[in-house]
Amino acid sequence: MPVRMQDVAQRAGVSVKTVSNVVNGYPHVRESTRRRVEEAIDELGYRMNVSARNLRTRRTGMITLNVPELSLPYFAELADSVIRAADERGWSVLIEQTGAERQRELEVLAGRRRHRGDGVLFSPLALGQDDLDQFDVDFPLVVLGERVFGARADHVTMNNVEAARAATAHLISTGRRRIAVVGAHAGEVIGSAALRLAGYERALADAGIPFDPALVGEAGLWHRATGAETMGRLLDSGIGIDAVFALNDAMALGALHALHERRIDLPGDIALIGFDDVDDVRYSVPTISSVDPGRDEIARTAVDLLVQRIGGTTEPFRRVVPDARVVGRQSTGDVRGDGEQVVAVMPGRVEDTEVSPLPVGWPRPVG
Amino acid sequence: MPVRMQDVAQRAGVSVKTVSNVVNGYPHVRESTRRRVEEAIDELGYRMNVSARNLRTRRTGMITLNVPELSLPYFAELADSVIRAADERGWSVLIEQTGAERQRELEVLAGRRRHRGDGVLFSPLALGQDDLDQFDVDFPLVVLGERVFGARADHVTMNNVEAARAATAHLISTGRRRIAVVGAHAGEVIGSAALRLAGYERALADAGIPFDPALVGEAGLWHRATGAETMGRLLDSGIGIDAVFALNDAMALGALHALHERRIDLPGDIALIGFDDVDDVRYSVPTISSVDPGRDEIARTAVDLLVQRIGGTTEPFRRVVPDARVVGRQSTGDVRGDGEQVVAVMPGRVEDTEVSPLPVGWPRPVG
DNA sequence: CGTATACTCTACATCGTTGTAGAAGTACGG
DNA sequence: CCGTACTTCTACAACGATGTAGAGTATACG
Repeated sequence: MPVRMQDVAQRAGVSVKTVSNVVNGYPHVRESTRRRVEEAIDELGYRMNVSARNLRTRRTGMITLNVPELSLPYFAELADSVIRAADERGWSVLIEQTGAERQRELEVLAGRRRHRGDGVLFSPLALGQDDLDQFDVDFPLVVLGERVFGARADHVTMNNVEAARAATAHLISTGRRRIAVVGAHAGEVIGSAALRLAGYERALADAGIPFDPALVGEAGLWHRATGAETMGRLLDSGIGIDAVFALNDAMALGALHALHERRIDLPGDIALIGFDDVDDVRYSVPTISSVDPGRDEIARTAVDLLVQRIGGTTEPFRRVVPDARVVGRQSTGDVRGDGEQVVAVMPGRVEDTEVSPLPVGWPRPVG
Repeated sequence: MPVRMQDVAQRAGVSVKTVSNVVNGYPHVRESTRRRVEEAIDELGYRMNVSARNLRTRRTGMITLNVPELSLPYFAELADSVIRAADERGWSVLIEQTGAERQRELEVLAGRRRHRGDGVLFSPLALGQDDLDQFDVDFPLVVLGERVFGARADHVTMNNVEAARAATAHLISTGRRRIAVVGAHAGEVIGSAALRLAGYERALADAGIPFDPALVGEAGLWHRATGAETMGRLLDSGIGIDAVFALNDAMALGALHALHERRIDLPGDIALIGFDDVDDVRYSVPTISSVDPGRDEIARTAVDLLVQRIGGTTEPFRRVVPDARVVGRQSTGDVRGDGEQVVAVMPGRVEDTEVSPLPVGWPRPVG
């Protein structure tokens, strides 16, 4: 027996619509009327039935964020930023985890996974460029990350190649020549692993250092555990290494662990840099240099783009790359104490993509 | 121009309700009819309007999780577990961050913060026992943590006192006598800080070690940064310390950082144990012993309780405490390599609380 | 073969809000 | 004092699904 607007209206001696107007802040309501309605609301303890409003307005005020898992610090921090950005704009965030499983990620796009909400922020990890067609969906969608390019959707991504190049260049600038990579994905053409590896190779080329495949360590999932394993394998293989570029921070933390196990001194014997600039790397021992891809800006931009798209904008799809920074810390030397120092900045950019923004009958509620 | 059940019904030559029946898996539908309806659904690309269903059924299939912030590893992992548990049971999770701000936490209970969804999982951090009355809400609520006891709601908490006692006892068992605490909250009577400190004191008493207030370090927010600061203060104060009990893992990681800065050997000079058993402590250098409070079980239990309450159960409110474990790692010695070892188990329990479960007119949709 | 029982499906009201159209009241300029 | 424009409010019809009640068939059973 919930209290309805009807009940409030009766009590206040006005029509239902007037109650609605008061609740929604419609300006043309006499002050005395407004007060009477508000009193009735308080007296009855009325609260809006959101489902009814959602039905009527065809809007839910919610967006869905699909990430692999919140246990990965990068995605936890991303989710934090997204929720903040959404909250500031009056939106709520529903979070679903795909576990980086291909099947679940496909379901996100097929609309099979129940996604309530007016739009979807999607950070795929299992899908790839071959699945491009699947991204042609009939609900507002913003894609995050670098698994797929050219989708008919807004896309917020990182400056991977340039940032990886700058990170590698930073290692080279400290005199390193034998730079191992932790986290490569064999055969990948796009995707974070491939792009960051490409940046690495470019930096080597810039410096005239030959590329040695033996220095490239594979790691499937980018977790702390795989980082530790991969680092261990590289070290135990006996090749000479004087620096490590871990393709994300989780693996950098794992790599650090493996290095420490073998009593290798950082940054004396081996320098280390990661990617993502998660909070952890500021408190590890030693602190780890990393690439700050502009997480807050990624979140804000993604939410803005999605909200605009939900609003029915007809602008062409955008690809947005926030500014990125290489942050030097103890693991690459030259920084006193807990300090950190921005050693490079890669400016971001915004591009319109060529695909037409408006498939037939679009946008429509996600349902 | 969205596709409605009406359109599907027309195409399939059946009534709207039959389409509804097919969609909802109602068993008494002729196979041929079902097929026709499904074909019509595919042909028209029909997707259910969730808002309409929600209105009619007075259920949204969503629960709201209110946590301080996902950037804190414990809450990120908790959210991960909650989403998993909810997903297995067919529920979606809306996440809101309170930032541990009192005002926002009060809004959660006042229903002012728009909480869509059928019920609320709430992990307060700013509210305390004085706010008990606020927890008497008219929507399904499950409280997490130890800020408030005795609320008219189901409550899932940790075995704080016993677990802290066991953690401290573990340090004592390795021969430590001067055990510092990182993260106390002066004047707090309940709350994680007070309870864990009580467990610490009890363990000292058990071993006949006098309690020395100088060993107790305050820290407001339980972040890595505050852990590092507090540890630093304790060390710089010059009092003798041979072990540290950090009241959560984030502070343990910060403390580790401070210890390393001062070139103090773990566990040689000082042993360290944390609380929460987040993933990080398995990859820090050295790995950190911790208390595993049973996060997955907390999440599963909380979701189960909430779903039951949403279902309108009239059972008395429950207080549930999952099993907890003390996990020994390198930071307290005696563990080879990356290994870990359960050194104590505190059995959980389930209690009915005395408060009556059914305020007038309850439960009702959150609205 | 008649009646009871199950199966399959339909018609209609209903969930609680907001958009639309327009009625009544008020203010103001000419 | 009237016409015009604004303000304030109301009545009613949606939004798109599901619950209820019951109508027709098919099947089972004595």
